[in-house]
Amino acid sequence: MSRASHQRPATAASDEFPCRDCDVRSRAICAALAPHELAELNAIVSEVHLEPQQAVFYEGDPAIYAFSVTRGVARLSKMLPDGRRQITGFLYPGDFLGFAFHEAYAYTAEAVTDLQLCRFPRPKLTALFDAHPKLERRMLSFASNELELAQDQMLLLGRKHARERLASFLLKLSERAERLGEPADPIDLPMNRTDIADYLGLTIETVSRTFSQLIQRGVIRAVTTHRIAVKDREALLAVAEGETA
Amino acid sequence: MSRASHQRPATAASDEFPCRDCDVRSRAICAALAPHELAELNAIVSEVHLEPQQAVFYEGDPAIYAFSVTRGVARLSKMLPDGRRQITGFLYPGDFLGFAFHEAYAYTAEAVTDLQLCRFPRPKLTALFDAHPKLERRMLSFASNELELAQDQMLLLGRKHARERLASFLLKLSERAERLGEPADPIDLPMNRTDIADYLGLTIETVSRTFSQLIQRGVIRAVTTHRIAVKDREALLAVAEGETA
DNA sequence: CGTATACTTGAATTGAGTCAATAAGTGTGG
DNA sequence: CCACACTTATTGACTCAATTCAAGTATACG
Repeated sequence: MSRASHQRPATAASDEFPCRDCDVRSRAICAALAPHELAELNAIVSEVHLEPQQAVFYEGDPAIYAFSVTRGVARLSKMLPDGRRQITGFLYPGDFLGFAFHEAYAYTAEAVTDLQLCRFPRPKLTALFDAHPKLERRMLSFASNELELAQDQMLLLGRKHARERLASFLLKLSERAERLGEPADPIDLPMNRTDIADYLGLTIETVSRTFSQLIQRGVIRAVTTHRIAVKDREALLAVAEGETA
Repeated sequence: MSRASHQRPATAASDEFPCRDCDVRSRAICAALAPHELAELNAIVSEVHLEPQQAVFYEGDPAIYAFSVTRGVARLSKMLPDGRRQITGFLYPGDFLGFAFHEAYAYTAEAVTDLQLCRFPRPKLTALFDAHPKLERRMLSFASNELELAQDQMLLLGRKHARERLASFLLKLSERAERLGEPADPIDLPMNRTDIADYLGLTIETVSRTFSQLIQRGVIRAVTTHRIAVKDREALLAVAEGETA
C-alpha cells in the first residue's frame, strides 16, 4: 500500500486561443458548443501543463477551477488518515474534472504522465452554463457516464478477485484506447504498479503476481512492463467476469 | 454472498395530482421548479408503489422511465454471472434514480421496504429539461452528489477493513437520517444483513461478527437487530477513519 | 405456537497482505 | 557507452483478516 509523498500544485501557463485547433474538442465538454460559440469558452480558459506526479489540486482545496484533459493521463485519489490510498479513476484526453458542487474538491488530482489541461474558473463556467444549456446537458452526460464507471468499479472492488480485477482493468484500458482512436491491442499502461494496485484495491505484490499468472496462463504477454499484448481476448473477458476458476 | 432470486417488476398505480402535497418536494428534483410550474411535472408523472423485494427495474432493461423516491428505501445493485452481488447504493426519499444516458439501465433497482416512487417517462422528462434548464442543473447537482458518494464508497471497498466499513456505514446512515429530519441517534437499518454485506463488500457472517465486536467494545448498542444506538460517537468516527487498531 | 427465515457464533480454510530478498529498468555523469 | 546509484517490479516465505462451512439461536410471521 502506498503512502506517497507529493509534489506541489502547478500554476497556469498561456491563455491565447487554445480551442481553435484542439484535437480533443469533439470528445470534451467543448463539443456542446457550435464553432462560433467557442470564443466564449476561449475567453475563460487557460492552459496548464504539469509534469508527472505534480498535483492539479488536493482533496480539501477550495474548488476554484474545473479542468478538461487535453493531453496525458491524470489520476484521482482519496486517502485515509494513515495514508492508505484509493485511486477512484484515471482521466484521459477529453475527460472533465472538478464537477463537485461543493466549496472544496472531494479528491486529489495528479498527473500520471506529462499532462495538458484546460482550466476554467468555476464561477465563469457556471455563467456560461446559464447562457448555453447545451453545455450543462453535456456535463450531465459526462457525470452520468462517470457514475456508471464508478458503479462498475464498486462491483470490482467489492466482489471481484485479484485476477478478475486485473483482467477487467486491462479490458477497460483497451476499450478506452480504441475509443480514443488508438490501437486496442498492445495496451499501454502509463501508470506504475503502485497506481494500478491503489486503483484495484490490491498491493503491488499482488498486482505483480497476477500479471505473472495471466502471462503464464497465456492470456496476455508483457511487451514491456508498461505495455501488455492480449494473446487471448476471449479468455481475458472470461477472467474479467469471473467465468474461470 | 447472496445469490438471491427476485420478484418481478411492478407497474404503475394512480396519476392524479401527486406533487401538490408531496412532502419530499423540497429535497427532490422537483424543488427546481416554482410552484406554478409543478403542473408540467404533474402532467408526466405517475405514482408507483412496490412491496419489499419487488424490482423497480433490472440491469439491462430498456431505460424508459426515471424515478424519484417519495417514501421508503430502495437498493441499487449489479451482479456477476455467478451471482456475486454488489449493492452500489441505498436510495431514500428525495433521491433520484435512472440517470443513465443509455438505452438500458446499468443496474437493478429493488424495494428494500414498502416503496413509493414518482415515475417519469424519460423522453418527456428530457423535454421538460429543455423548457426548464433549472431542472437540468438540479439533476447535475444530484449526479455529482452521487458521484461523490460513489468515490467514498470506492475508498471504503478498496481500502477499509471490515470494522471501518461498518462504522462508516452506520455514520452515513445516521447523517442521512438527520438530513431527512429524523433522529440521528438510534440508527434505523431498514435493510437486512445480506444487503449490508453486499453493500460493504463483505459476507453476512463478517457483518454479524463486526456488529458484535463494536457492541462488545462499547461503541454501539443493538436496540433490535435493525436499530442501533450509538454509545460513543467519537469512537465510531475514529473507527470509521481507521484511527483505531 | 410452530415453522421458516434471519442472525449469530465457532472452527477451519484461504486469498491476499506483509516482510524480505532479488532482479530489472532508468537515469546520470565520467 | 558503460558503471553506478536509484527506483520500480518480481518472486518467495510466512501471516492474517475475512471467508467458508457448520451449528446453533433468535425473530418474525401465518
